[in-house]
Amino acid sequence: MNTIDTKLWTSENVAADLERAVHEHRLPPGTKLGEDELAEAYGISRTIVRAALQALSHRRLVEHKRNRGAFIAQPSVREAREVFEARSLLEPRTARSAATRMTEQDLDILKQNIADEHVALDAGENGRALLLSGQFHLEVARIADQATIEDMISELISRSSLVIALYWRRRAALCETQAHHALLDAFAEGNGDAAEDLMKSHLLDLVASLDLRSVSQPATSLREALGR
Amino acid sequence: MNTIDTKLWTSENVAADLERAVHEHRLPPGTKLGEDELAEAYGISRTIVRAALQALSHRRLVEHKRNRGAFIAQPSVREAREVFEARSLLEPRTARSAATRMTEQDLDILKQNIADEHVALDAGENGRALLLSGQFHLEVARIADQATIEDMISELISRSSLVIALYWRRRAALCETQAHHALLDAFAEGNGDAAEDLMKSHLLDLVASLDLRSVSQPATSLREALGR
DNA sequence: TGGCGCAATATTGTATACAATAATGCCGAC
DNA sequence: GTCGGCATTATTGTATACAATATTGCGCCA
Repeated sequence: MNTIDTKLWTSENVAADLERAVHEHRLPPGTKLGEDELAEAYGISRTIVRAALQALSHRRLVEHKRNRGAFIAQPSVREAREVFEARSLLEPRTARSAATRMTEQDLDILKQNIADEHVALDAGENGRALLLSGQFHLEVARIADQATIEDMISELISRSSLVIALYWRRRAALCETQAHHALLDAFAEGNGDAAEDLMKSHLLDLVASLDLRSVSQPATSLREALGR
Repeated sequence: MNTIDTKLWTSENVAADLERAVHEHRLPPGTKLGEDELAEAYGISRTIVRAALQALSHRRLVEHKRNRGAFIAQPSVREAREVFEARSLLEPRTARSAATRMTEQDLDILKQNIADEHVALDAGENGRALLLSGQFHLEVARIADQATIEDMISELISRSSLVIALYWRRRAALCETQAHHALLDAFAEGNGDAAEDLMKSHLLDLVASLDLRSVSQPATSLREALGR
């Protein structure tokens, strides 16, 4: 962190900062999040750090191991499937709803998002591209104007970042913006049916681009890889 | 609490204990949850209490007001609708899935739940009946074997308890067990289509039994009822 | 008498001290 | 030389002390 930090680091800020780092794949799954280390980095006490870690733990981005500390979560293959199963229940219908509520301003935001993602991809900033890709989905949820569902999708998108970090199979890089562009067209037409279908397909494509053969577990570290 | 408490009150235990109290309508929306008060009641320090309150806050069962303390949440009419909208996206499909995975043992559990709810209703234990009713839905989610979705439904059920506490309109008491019984039949037949439809109708009935005319806000306490 | 402001009080927010636990390294015994 | 146990160290878990803030009550003044 900066030595001169004018920002006030509340637990929410710290949690958001860490979550962003997860989104951008700067904090890979399994990373140890030492309390003292973070406290010093942000210039706050462990109390705030612990609150932030608890918040992330509730969002399943962080796993707590008793007396061992907090770690960036490593979703299992099982959990990876579940996250996308949940998204497939929520997001298509949400996209349909968004299509009927879409304003010109909303469309501009989504267009800008896609453009930004293109720029990031061209610049090789994959982390940023991934963040923007998630933000597209989140923006759709926001437009649907269902805060409760939006919160759920928000958490699922974050967890998806971890899943992608663990199970993304190389190749097929820019299919993302294609799918988002198709969705944008449906939104522009106010075509709810199309938006729902496109979102459903998009999510299926995402899962298909993952390597979820349970053999190649992450097994980053240690004893639990051996089951003891 | 008991003066002699052999139980170890971790923050999770405390949170679960409070959540149960919310379910059973022993803690009505708006109730102030003083940290010192809870700490003394459970015989622990404020540290644990705060962790528990944070957990409940993340589940939207508790609202934190800066420098004012924690209160049992009072979902707005808007939020009430959103909660049931979310449930209607998740639970019908989950019920379908549960129908195809249902075992004899699962059926027994659900039967027992309905029976227990009947007993509670006959005994006039409305809080317990409500708790059991929620558990029925949660059990269905468990049977569907999608832990991620189950967690979401669990939170939504808890929040529904608050909604019911605030907006339940008297009359129509025991329609609950009827709907659950119909679902049970569908489960017994392994009829996913019927289960999905029944769950959808059941949730619509639940919303219909609420008084969600935005005028009659709860406005339990004070200044924010007047917007300042 | 009513309103304003200050002081007292209570409660939450934060930091820190201490306890408990697990990991690590050392040393001795076989 | 290797294994087992003990001591050391590091890290998290919990309690508590202190600071910050909001509320409440009192008293002064118009």
